[in-house]
Amino acid sequence: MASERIALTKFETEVMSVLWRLGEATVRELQESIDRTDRPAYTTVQTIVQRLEQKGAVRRTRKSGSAFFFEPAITRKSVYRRLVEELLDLVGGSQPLVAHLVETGKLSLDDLKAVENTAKAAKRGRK
Amino acid sequence: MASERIALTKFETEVMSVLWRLGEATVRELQESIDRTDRPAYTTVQTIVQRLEQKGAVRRTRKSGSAFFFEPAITRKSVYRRLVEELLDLVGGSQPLVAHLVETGKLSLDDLKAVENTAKAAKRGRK
DNA sequence: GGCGCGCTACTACAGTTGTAGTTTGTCGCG
DNA sequence: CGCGACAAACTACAACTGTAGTAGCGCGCC
Repeated sequence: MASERIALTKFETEVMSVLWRLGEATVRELQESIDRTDRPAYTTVQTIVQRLEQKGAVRRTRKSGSAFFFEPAITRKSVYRRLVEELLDLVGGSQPLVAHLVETGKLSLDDLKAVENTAKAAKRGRK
Repeated sequence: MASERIALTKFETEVMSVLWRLGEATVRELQESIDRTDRPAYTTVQTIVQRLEQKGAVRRTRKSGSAFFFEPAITRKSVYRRLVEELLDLVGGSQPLVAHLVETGKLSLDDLKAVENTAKAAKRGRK
């Protein structure tokens, strides 16, 4: 299966995010797509991509000119799941987490309703 | 105010969790309360507490015998908020996050209902 | 009052992470 | 076919993290 237990650092995760968005990209494309005020140097991104490759999180696809293209080798979902699980362990479950979101105003009651309806619809769809 | 922008590592956060639970504790108490198979050595916890103190996340209260007692100097909430925000940035908002929870079965529709009702009640309470 | 135990304070150290420079190689253009 | 530009590969390095040992002091018991 694709998604092993690979631990990613913050920055590695950021790069993966970009790559998931682009689907396939060269190091330069990745570097240019990083949305930050202090954009890291080209070689910095290159290093990260290399580490990601070693970890098995990305793989080379084809070569265009002298540059390699990379694509994700693990799914976005598997990484999210890991992060979410960590957070859930800390806050003590998903109900407290959602409660926290509502309390801090990150999630409105309307949002809640929306998710609920979507979920219900999906459920019906599956049946 | 109490809760500055303090970055905590994973292990530091774990220790803080215990301290929030206990309210006030010595290093030994913290070490003994860490719930793990490979419990870290006493001095390891000590180091972490020292770093937490330097960062201003905990403070010494009183001394009993030769041991110091520590208490949190930042709120659980402020730390959670930070973590949650990071995750939200990544997954792209709280609605997707909750959707993910529902999808992966971490949160049932009933849970959703429960949170909703609690939130509504709180809202009425505040009015 | 002396001694031992426990605690603090200091030191250590390897692995990880973010950050980037330098060297070497090669593709494509003229 | 040679050169210039850009990419890959290698090297570097300081800060941060997890992990713990050691030295030395002081409290409390006998």
